[in-house]
Amino acid sequence: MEKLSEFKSPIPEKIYERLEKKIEYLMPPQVDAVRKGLFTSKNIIVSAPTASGKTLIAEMAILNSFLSGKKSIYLAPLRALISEKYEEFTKENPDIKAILSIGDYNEKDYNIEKYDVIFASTEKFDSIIRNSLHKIGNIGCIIYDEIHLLSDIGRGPTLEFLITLNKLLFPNAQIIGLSATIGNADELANWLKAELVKSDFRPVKLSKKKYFEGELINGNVEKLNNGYEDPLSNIAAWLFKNNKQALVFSQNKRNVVANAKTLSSLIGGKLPEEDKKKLLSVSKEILGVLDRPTTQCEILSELVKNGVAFHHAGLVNRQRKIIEDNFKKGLIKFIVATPTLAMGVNLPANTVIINSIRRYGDYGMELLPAIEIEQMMGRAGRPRYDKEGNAIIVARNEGELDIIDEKYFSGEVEPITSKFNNEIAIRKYTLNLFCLGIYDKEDKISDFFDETFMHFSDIEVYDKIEDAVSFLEENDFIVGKKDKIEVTRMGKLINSLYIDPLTGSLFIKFIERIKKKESVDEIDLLHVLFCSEEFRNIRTNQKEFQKYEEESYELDLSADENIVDYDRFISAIKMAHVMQDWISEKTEKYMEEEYGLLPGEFYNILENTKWLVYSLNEISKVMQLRRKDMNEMGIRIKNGIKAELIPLVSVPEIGRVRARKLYSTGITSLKSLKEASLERLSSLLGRGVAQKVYSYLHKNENTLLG
DNA sequence: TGCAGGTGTTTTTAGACAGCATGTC
DNA sequence: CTAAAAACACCTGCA
Repeated sequence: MEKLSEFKSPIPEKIYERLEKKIEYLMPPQVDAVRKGLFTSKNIIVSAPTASGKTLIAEMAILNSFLSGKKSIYLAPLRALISEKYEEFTKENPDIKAILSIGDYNEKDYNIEKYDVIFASTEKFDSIIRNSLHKIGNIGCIIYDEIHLLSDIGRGPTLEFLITLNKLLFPNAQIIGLSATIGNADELANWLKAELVKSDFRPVKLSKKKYFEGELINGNVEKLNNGYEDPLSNIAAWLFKNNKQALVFSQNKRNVVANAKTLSSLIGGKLPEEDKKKLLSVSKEILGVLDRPTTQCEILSELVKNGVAFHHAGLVNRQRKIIEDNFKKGLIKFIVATPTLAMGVNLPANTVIINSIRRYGDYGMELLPAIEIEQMMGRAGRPRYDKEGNAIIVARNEGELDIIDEKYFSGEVEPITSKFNNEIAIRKYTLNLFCLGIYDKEDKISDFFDETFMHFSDIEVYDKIEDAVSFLEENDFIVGKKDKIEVTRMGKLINSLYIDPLTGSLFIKFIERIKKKESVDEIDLLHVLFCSEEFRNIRTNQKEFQKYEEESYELDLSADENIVDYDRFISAIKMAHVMQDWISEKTEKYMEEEYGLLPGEFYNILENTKWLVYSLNEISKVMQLRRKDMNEMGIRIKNGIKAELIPLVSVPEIGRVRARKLYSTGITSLKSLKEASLERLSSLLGRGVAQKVYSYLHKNENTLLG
């Protein structure tokens, strides 16, 4: 740590004034970044642990670019993370105009050109470039937070594409890449012609321990004797006795819940009355998140009464937030989580327990990569509260003791590698490159790929580019005219919808087929959505698979079975039923019981479905097919309603529940809603909502009269 | 026959970004 | 190149 006042000269005065208000010292990575040219617009890659001050480096770069009259872009992989950074930034810099731009949320203002800083997800910014490149303006710096995600098999290529494209579009923009500790940060820095800031600095000391057969090993050995055979119980009892909170990482959702149950019965009876009382209201809050609580909601709310929670993707975001907040407040003592929490928002804890170093993968139970363990351990130690953080890794056998030392405690972390070398990514981005109009020939496209990290790592994909171009040509997304390639109207549409071109072709073939039919079956229409590449992760168990396989013989499905692989074709039938039930106004509780879909999982699927049904509809418009049921499907999915409620949900404040309530009392149309008295509406919807609805429906009248 | 308890076999397994245009319960 | 735990099905022994 070095005094901020030592840096009066490299830091521009106006920025110094801002910093002075909140900090006294600069942390080592920050010092290093400043010395290596943060303020002289040098590109910088920072490879350092969680909480080592990377965010401030980003902030300084943003301020610097702002002062020189240029815009900044902050990009990160998770919506929750981006919102967090956005809120932090706007709170501290209210005079700088910032906009949060992520998929499920958008400022009312679409004029991004008016803003100085854009906080966006990688995908959203990619989409902004596709749809409104002209609005972006003069960019001073681009920040890539969690840049090690380049190595992610699913989303890495998007990031890699975007970085490469940005280098081309904004050659003068300063690049700031913030990464977890990785093995080959120098390579990454070389690729981006950046200065490397490498550090293992942590603001709170971290003590790494192994646990095996009742012993806590960290150089010396400490016996834990709490009368529990099970490692987790033994450790947790010891922590609880010492009044410490912990984050527990387990290998899958089932174990996460089971472990939470164990811990809850362990400490439930020993909580102080005062805490119990407060926890009771937290528990109620959790139960109240959904209109009709599911079994999962009930279990979670029950456990929270005892100061324990589980945390995974099956939870609704609102519930996750409640848990995180109450852990920060100290009310919840233990959170048992899947890796969601390790990469997500900032939630430090005194102690982190890694209950298992294995997770199911392609080859059975695989050892977790060191980078993930590092991220989990990085959560240990709360700045300002703890003098030292504790990370405890549980070894299941003697062999694992050695693995922990060699793989996780040695300090060596895997290098990141490009995952761009796959046909889906290349197909998608080849089309995008043609759409951008920077390239109009096939061989030029490979010029672009020459600038990627993949090429930097000596991987060539000429064959795949060729395949992609022929695919795009065959499907009439592009046409070769004379010496150059042009994108068709359909090609442009597919690109701006942000869907895989293969999905585009699936949808086009579907529409061609149903054009010949009298009417479309609801299941048929929904089925094709789930056949798309975008639903890569849907799965059914064996029993279900058999059931839907049999059903498939009876259905007349229009999705092209040559494009979709068989497993997905069948699994998609299940999902079509899920969605059909949703638009028959079934509840989340029903989804959990009937299909084993947890609320969080269901909402993820729903979000995807909304996007794809919109896309299907847009494509059908271009193909001159307008069918009422197809048009209505979007509204029905968005709201989860039967067709009869469509008029009612067009009114603000009215969704599936209120619309159904109105409908069942005879208010079945906009006309009858308008005729209803304010008193009657109040008794159905409550005073506040009724007032809004009433004035919405009658405002035009008044203006006519007035 | 009914049932507890044991034994072998089968099944399952993390996460979460994107369109568009404004407000759910 | 590599798994583990729960759920389920079946079996046995006993009252």
